[in-house]
Parts: sequence; C-alpha cells; structure tokens
Amino acid sequence: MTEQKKPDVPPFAERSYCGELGESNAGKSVHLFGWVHTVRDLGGIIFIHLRDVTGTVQVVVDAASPQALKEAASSLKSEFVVHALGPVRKRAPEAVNPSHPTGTIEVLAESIEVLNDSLVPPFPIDSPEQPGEETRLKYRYLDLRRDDMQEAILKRHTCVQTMRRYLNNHRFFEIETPTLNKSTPEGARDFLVPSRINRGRFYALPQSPQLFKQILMISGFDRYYQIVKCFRDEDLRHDRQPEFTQVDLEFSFVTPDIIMREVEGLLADVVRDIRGIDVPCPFPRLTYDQCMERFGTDAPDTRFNLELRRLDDIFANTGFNLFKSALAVGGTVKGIAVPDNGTFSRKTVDQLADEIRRFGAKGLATVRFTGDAFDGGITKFLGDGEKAGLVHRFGLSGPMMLFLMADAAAVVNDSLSYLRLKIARQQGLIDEDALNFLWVTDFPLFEYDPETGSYGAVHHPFTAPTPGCLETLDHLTPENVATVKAQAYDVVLNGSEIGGGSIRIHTTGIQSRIFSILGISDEEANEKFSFLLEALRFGAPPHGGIALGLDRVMMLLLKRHSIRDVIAFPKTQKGQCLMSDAPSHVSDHQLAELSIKTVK
RNA sequence: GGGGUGUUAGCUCAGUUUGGUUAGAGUACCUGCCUGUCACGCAGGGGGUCGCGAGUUCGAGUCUCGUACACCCCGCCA
Repeated sequence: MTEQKKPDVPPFAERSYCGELGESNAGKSVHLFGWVHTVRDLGGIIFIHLRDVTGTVQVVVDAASPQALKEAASSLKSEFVVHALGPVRKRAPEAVNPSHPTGTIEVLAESIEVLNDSLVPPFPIDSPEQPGEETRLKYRYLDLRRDDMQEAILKRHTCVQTMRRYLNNHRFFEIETPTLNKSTPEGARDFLVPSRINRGRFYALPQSPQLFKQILMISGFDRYYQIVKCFRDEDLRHDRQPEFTQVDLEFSFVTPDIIMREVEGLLADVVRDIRGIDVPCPFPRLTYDQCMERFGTDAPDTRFNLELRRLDDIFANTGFNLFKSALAVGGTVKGIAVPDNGTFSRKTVDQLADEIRRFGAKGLATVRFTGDAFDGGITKFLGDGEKAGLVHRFGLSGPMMLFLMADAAAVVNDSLSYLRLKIARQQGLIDEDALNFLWVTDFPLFEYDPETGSYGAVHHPFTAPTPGCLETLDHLTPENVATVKAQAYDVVLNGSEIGGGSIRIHTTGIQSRIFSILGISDEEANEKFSFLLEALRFGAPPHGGIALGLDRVMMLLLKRHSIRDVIAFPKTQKGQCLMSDAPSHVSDHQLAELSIKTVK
C-alpha cells in the first residue's frame, strides 16, 4: 500500500540479529529479519516481538508513525516473516522488562515489510507448553521453532563442536567409514539395502563402524574419531531410535586407563560448555560385579543411596519358607532399606509388588523398623539373630522400611534396582541438577545360555579378555564363565549407559580361541570377518576404543525425557517419520529394478 | 510377540465413576474498542465425525468387543 520505493531484494547483508541487540546498539538503525512472535495492538501503539535464531526483540510502532505503517503493523499475524527497519533505543525505566534478555531496549519501526505470510500455526510457538507428540512430529518444522527445541538443537551443535575441538587437540583424525556395508548376523538386526547392480545381494547399514575403525588402527592412523550415524533395526524406547549418533573413538597403543582419561576430558569439556559446571575427574570406577552386588544393575544411578544388601548369610537357616526354598534352589536374598516417611501403606506396597512382576518377581516381602523394633510384614517369621543381622547389615537406626526379596539373582537384581529408582523418585531423593558419571569395568567376557548350552559375547567377539583370565579359557565351564573378565568398560551418567568400549584382540591366536568358544567355526569366521582376520596378520598394533551415544548424552545434559527431544527429525515408536511419512511403499518399477518381490 | 496409559474444538484439557435436555473451560482464531504492552486489557462471534468400526440399549462421549495411532514398559537392543 505504501508508495515508498523499495529495492527488489531486501538488504539481507546488513542484517542484525534480534537477540544480540542491547543498550550498546542504542541509536543505531538496524535491519531485522525474522518471524512475528507476538503482536500486541493497543490501539494507538503496537508492540511486535520479532524472533530469529538468537532470540526476540520488541519492535514498536508508536502513535506518531505514518498511518500506512500502523496499518501494516496491525495486520501482522503470528509467524509472518518480516523485514523490520528502524533505530534501536533504550526503553524508559518504567518500560524495561527485566525478565527478557533484550528487555532494556526496543526497535522503533520505520518500516515493516512482510516477506511471507503464514497460515495460523496449529499450536502456539511462543508457549512453553508442549503440544502432543503426534502433532509435534507432524509439524516438526514448527516444533523446532519453539524455544526448548531451538535450545536443544543449538546446544547439540555446541556439543559436537566442543568434541571435535577436544579430539583434534588430542591428535585424533576424523575419518569416514562406509554406510553401505556387509551384513553380519551378530548383534542387532540389520537394516538391509538391496543392490541393483548385484542382483539378489544386499548391503547392511552399519550398527557401528566397529570393524572399519579397527582396520584404521592397522593402517596406522593411530587415533581415530567419527561422529557418525548408526542403525539398528530393533524395537524403540525413549532412549533408542533406529538411527542414532555415535561419537566413535579408537586408539592404538592404549590401555583402558588411557581411554578412560581421554573420555573424561572430553565429557568434562562438553559439560562445561553445555551446563557451565566442572565435573570432577577422574570419574569413580566400579567393577561390574560390584555394581550388580550394590545396585543390581550395570548402569547404576549413583545420585542417591538406597543400596542393595545381600542377606543370604543372615537367612541361611531361616524358618521363613519363602526365603528358605529360594535359597535351596540357588537363589539369593537381597534387600533395600528406605527411610520410612509414612507413605508405605499396604496399598502402595502392593502396587510396587505388582510392578516388579514384569521382571518375574513372585512377591515382595516388607518389614518396618520403628527405630528400635521390627513391626508388620514378615516380622513374625524373623528370629532374633535375623533381626540383629538386618539391623547391622543395613545400619538401621531411625524408622526404615525394608523391602526384601528371595529369588533367582537376576529377578532379585532387576526388581530391587527398579524399586530403588522408583522409590528414590517418589521420595525426591534425586538431585536433578547432579551429573554423576561412573565407569563400570571388568565386564564378563561371555554369557552362558543354558537353553542352548552355548556361550555368547557380552560386548562383541573382538573384545580382549583380561590377561589373568587367559588360562581359564582352556577349561571354560558354565560355572566359571562369569570369572572370565573382559577388558571392557561402560561409562554411565545418572543411571544411563552413555558409552562403552573395550581393548580389542589384536592377534589371530587369541581371536581364534574366542571364536571357537563362541561356536563360530573357521569357515564362518572367514566368511564374516575374513578381512579383519587377515589384516590382523599384517602387523596389527595393540588397540582399543569406545563409542559414546551422543543422543543420550544430550538428553541427559539437557534433562529431556527422550532422545527424540534432542534429535531434529526423530521417528515414532513404530519407526515412522510423521512429517515425511517414511517408510513408504515404492513403485513396482523400483522393486523390479532391485529384483525384489514383496509378499503379503 | 506381550503388558499399560491415552485419543473430546486449531491447541491444552475437564466431562466417562453412576448411560439421559442443546458436550464445556482456557487458549488460539474472527470482528470491534483500546497510546507503554510484554500471558496486554475490554466486548462480541464463529468453531465438534467425542480416533475409527461394530455391538448392547428406548437412548452411548460415557458400557462391551474389535481396530488405528501416539507414548511408557517387558522381550529384543553383540
């Protein structure tokens, strides 16, 4: 409507950013390009909050403005893309908004040009309230405009920049590995990609660049890293997507200790840049066996206590039949003691007992310690020696509620570790600002499957045993298998595994022995890993590495509840992208080219 | 493969226990008013396949069965 002469192309090169304006810019005329965040039309005066990637700033069209400008301003709607031009000015003291980063200034509009209009957005961009997951994923481009998503994506950028800087400074080389690779039946299910040129053959997307990074060590690039997508076709969880990002590291001439120190330095830098706090290094370390004993899990949350205590000895001669029979068949008795804050009614305890049935738990015994005596629950089954044992084992002094279980070790550990976390949350024992890193070391090398009578690799088949366990390999039994430890380590943050790695086998002799224990024949090994096995014969250096889950690290550092909230374009639990509608059907022509027929 | 929660206006949610008049609220949207707002305010207005499909019933948002989708969990994830 205005007759002002405008250049064909707005002066993008002279752009200023909304969120970077401050009192030091007062008097300067600025060109702003951004989205209309809010419009407040008071009649004679109109306030517009304009938003770009740096934040928002108030643009004001005051009563003295030309009528055309006032009309243009009052016709603005949410999410219109505009070019605003005008001088920055300090606000009057009574007009300052201290809760806003740019609240001390505003831009007095001299012109406002609509570069593009917008439909009414399906949900508000300016509200901290999140729409439903489905709506957010369908309109992901709008969801990503919201403040918390902008923060997540930008901090993720900061995180990878920090990591690259650290790794570059520590003599790591960033090297790419193939995405189209060979399928290996071990581990997770592969995503397959049909080959057009090679009819009937398939590539697999990498579950991790494991073999290639080992090959790079053999090639002499003695420190490698890659921030890389990995793919696993398994069911999704809040912390598992079919494609996810690993920070993948591999070192030559290395001990677990060297790797752990480097990862500690890397994560400490990231935490400093993302959260602005210093993480104490080195991180605490626990062995796998210690973890299972004290927490019932290999990824314990150490932000609170409520540790598990083994009670087998106390109940060795118990008259309580449930415990007696569990111990008789090789089970274990463990328990946790929780401050009794009066919330443990019969109903809440029954509810907890019900929740652990998913782990196979058949029951949950409780007993209350009042401060000087036991009361309720299984009190009547407890002898004096057992009572004294419990007081001593748990260090009971004040009122406590004891949760006791007798069952197979796995059931007891799964159930009690779940209860430990659940009760800690209920009682508010967890400091949500804390970042408790932990190394878990000395994992078992193998796991025994009684159903098939075979051994499997806990980490992967290239993991080196600890030197002291080599002899046991020659007479391995289901009884002593747990004593064979791997040079493998996980890094845990607040009860979530955020990374894991190992020292690799670098000689063919040991590798063959491991394959044979795993029931992998020479032919099979050659068919699957021949290039690695052959490469090991050409002067493979001692090497090892680790991979960190970038999505999980970001989720935890930003206190989000799902890795979906730190991934720009995540998939739903059924593996679909609600925005692009992947996966989709393809044409018969495409299938024919690939020599593929689908079955109903 | 299994268990659980949810699905009502564009969005966030009440209403479902105990079936019963025309299904509500906040917000967003539209119209008008408003000269310092920043969750602007005031007045008015439009907006519903109660996820979908069957069934029970005189009558279903509400009860039953099936089903779709989203989320959480078990299995799975070297």
